[in-house]
Amino acid sequence: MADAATINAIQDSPFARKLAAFVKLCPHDLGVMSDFYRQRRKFAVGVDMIHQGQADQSAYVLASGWACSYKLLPSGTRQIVDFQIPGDFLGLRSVLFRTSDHNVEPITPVQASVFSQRDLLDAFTQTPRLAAAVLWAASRDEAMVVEHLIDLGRRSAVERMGHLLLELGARLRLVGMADKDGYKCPLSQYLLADAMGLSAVHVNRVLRELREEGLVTFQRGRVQFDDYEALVESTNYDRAYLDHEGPLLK
Amino acid sequence: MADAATINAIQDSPFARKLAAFVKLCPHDLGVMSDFYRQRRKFAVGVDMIHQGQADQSAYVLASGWACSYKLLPSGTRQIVDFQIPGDFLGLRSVLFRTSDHNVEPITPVQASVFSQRDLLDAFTQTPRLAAAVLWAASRDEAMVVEHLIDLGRRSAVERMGHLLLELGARLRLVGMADKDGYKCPLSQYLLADAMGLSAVHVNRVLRELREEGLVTFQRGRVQFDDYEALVESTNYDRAYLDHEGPLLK
DNA sequence: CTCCAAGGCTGATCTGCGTTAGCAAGACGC
DNA sequence: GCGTCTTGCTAACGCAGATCAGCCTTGGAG
Repeated sequence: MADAATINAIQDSPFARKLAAFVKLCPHDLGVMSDFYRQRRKFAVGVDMIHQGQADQSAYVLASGWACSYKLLPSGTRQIVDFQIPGDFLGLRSVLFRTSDHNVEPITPVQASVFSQRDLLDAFTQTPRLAAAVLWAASRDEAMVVEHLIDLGRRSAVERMGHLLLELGARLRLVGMADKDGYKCPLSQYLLADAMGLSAVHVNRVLRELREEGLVTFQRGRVQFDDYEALVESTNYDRAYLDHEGPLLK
Repeated sequence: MADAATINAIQDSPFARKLAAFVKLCPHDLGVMSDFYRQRRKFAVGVDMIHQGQADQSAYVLASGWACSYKLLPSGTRQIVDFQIPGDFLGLRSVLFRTSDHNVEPITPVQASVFSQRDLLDAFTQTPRLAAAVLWAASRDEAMVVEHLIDLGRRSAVERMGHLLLELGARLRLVGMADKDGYKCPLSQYLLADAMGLSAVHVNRVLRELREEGLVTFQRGRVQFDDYEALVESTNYDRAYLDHEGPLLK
């Protein structure tokens, strides 16, 4: 079990901040969580942390930096499933299956804590509250994937783009990396294209359109909401699924 | 706890068959599962079982019939996220959040067993093996959603269609409702369109194309694989993510 | 200070799929 | 036995977004 100073440090971490938005965490829970902070590793940009089709992969909690999970297609193109920011799990699904079904790649230099299937199940038996929190986090991830699926299936390029930028804003705010005005964002137009199922060329046109309409400006690594309400309006953004008010389990 | 006859009946149910493909279930596990078979309800075609945006929804295990989960968009169109067949969960995510983020609608007359958040967490404390099985089932569902997302983002209409028909085949086989040749399928071309992010007109064109190339025939409520291998080949179907060989936990 | 690779940006042309419109064939109520 | 609803099917036309091709800016390496 960890000492008081460690517990304080953990409490301020993106991971704990995120889980605390769902389940109120007591010192005991935080102590168990400290195990998830032991083995920290660094990863360089563009070198896969998790490989599609390989067995016995580890999972991680992202401590700093951005990453993305994606699948490669035989045609050589790829589809980015989701972006990960500090506090997010990487490859949670790949520890449950024999082999991972996707890749994870750092977008910026990344620091992450490793954990195994064992660690996870041990933690669950020690504190069911933490189990609930993790299950909730996994469900939130799935809800985001579903929303992303709706984007690709039924929304126009402009709606998709607005949606992605708004969603990232909401997620970053939860871990203290954004305010209502905007946030720093290391995503290139190529990455955006692979995430939205568009070509990079079209991403560029869509960003210009959003800028010229005075809704958002994404330039020089920063997303700036010029008219937040109008953006929410014109992209039909449903704020309900991420903007939850206070923890469910007190 | 249930008697021997009940346990036998449960063992043959689609739900138990599916979970057994992942975790070997002992009589004790099956006994705990019997709670999930108590309150069985019937639902008529087209009447929502779970409503988007409503709080305190129940979840279900589908006992017989087909259903689909979907989201409605302001424009009036909808996107089907996934189809559900016997043995599948309905609305598992909606019991974890305050409000459901999607709808579930029966496609055929449906029988399903209700359970609450309580029931689920109680079962978990009684048998961790069952918890592992449920977590796996949820992860498999998420893996299917991810695969579906790839379809919409980066695959052509023909590939998507082939993919969907193959995936449904693999899932139905697991619960004994299909063989290698094909299966009965109650989906209309409108439902297929809403699932694949296409128009019904284009679904028709794609089905014709697949038929004329001698790959699959979908007519009069039956999917018939005319050349399974060629279909797998030409749609780049990755069979790894569903065709698992034997339980992981013995 | 120069070179060069990455990323941003734009115009011209092509195409897969949507949209609209309509016919035909069961299935069902009355 | 007659309308009406649903589902399957087809053709003509239009558009969102892909593809191709190329130029401009930036920033880091040497």
